[in-house]
Amino acid sequence: MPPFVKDTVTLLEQLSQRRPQRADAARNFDALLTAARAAFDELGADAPLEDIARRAHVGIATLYRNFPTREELIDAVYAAEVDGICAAAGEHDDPWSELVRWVELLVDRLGNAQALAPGLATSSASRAALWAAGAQLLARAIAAGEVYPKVEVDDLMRLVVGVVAMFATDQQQRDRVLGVILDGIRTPPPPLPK
Amino acid sequence: MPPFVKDTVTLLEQLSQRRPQRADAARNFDALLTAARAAFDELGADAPLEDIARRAHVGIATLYRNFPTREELIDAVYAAEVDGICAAAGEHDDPWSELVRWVELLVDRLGNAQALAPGLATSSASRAALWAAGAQLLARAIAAGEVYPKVEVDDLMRLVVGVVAMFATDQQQRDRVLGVILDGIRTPPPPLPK
DNA sequence: TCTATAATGGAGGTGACCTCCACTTTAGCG
DNA sequence: CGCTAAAGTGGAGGTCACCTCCATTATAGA
Repeated sequence: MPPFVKDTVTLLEQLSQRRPQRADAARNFDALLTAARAAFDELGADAPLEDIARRAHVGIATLYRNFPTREELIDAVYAAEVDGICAAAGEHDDPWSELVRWVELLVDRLGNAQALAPGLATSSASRAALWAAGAQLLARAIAAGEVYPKVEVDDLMRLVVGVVAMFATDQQQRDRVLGVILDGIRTPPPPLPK
Repeated sequence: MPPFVKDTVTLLEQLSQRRPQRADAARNFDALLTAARAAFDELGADAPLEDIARRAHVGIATLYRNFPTREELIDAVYAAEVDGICAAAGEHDDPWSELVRWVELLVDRLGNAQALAPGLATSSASRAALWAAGAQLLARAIAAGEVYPKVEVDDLMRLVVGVVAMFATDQQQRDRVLGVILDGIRTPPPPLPK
């Protein structure tokens, strides 16, 4: 592993640190994550926490002990997905098409993790990880002169996340709007030399 | 007044229809609107309704009788603002700069009516009025070849409203992002004839 | 097996939503 | 002016979600 990645700890690793030691507690921890994912899929990001505890056959206090805020629960549930998205921020193509490819992948994956999108507006572990991944790609695209330098990571990421949340229902519209945004950040091509 | 505007009833007019006849009831109606505006300014769009009723020295049932949903209350509170914004969708400049001017005005006004923005995502009277105003300007800009024809009113309006909601705090960032979007919908200029 | 300690769960306080209906106020008529 | 039908009122109380507290229970390790 190259040295510059040394300090990149995946969210999944962070999560396993928080998993309790004792056998019964660890079982509850896992049951909560499973139940939460089901509830989020079914009822969206604001599924009642007491409902989740009930599905996990666990008291509400146990849920709160493991995940003091709803935010943390959501981060935990989607840790694997987020790690996956971040890992997909590679450097294979040229900077512009790599950026486009990744943003499309991001939008697509977030489409399945609906419950994640709303929370990304505010700070969270998932947000930090995704922003960092986006930052790399954006920096390269800017360095290559493909994107206006005034565009900041936060601009792009919030726009993309906002689009997922706002245009969740109609995929065609979502892609059209995404096209508008990508078109908006891209510099015009240089005139051909005569 | 030109005939094609005949069926344009302002939101304010619609509201006055709903104002009760009896003197005491009319007073309560007004007090509720005043209290609601204050509460929205202070606490945002999800200010407790019971708080609003209390400020208006009115029972909670009276609030619900006049405004069965929070949505309707918000629409009522901001009816004048929305009418104003719609009326500003004129046709003075050339289509593109008129569109830009109006969108900027819209964003600016919505900035003051923070509580309005979130609700515009779902259907409401305000939404309908603003969308109609936007539709006119967008259609003209498309007809003039200044905007890609694939862009739909709903795309543009939701983006703009989304930006107001998502970038409420940092005005500089908000304007930057708005620039990206406007840049994204605009067609490239035709090459100069040699 | 025993015990120190980690973990549990659900009762109960808080605050918001909304409905229901016994009561109060008003408009307008004689 | 006084009366009354009809319009309007308010707040008690049911529902639901959030979150905390702590007496009780289960586990790990000696």
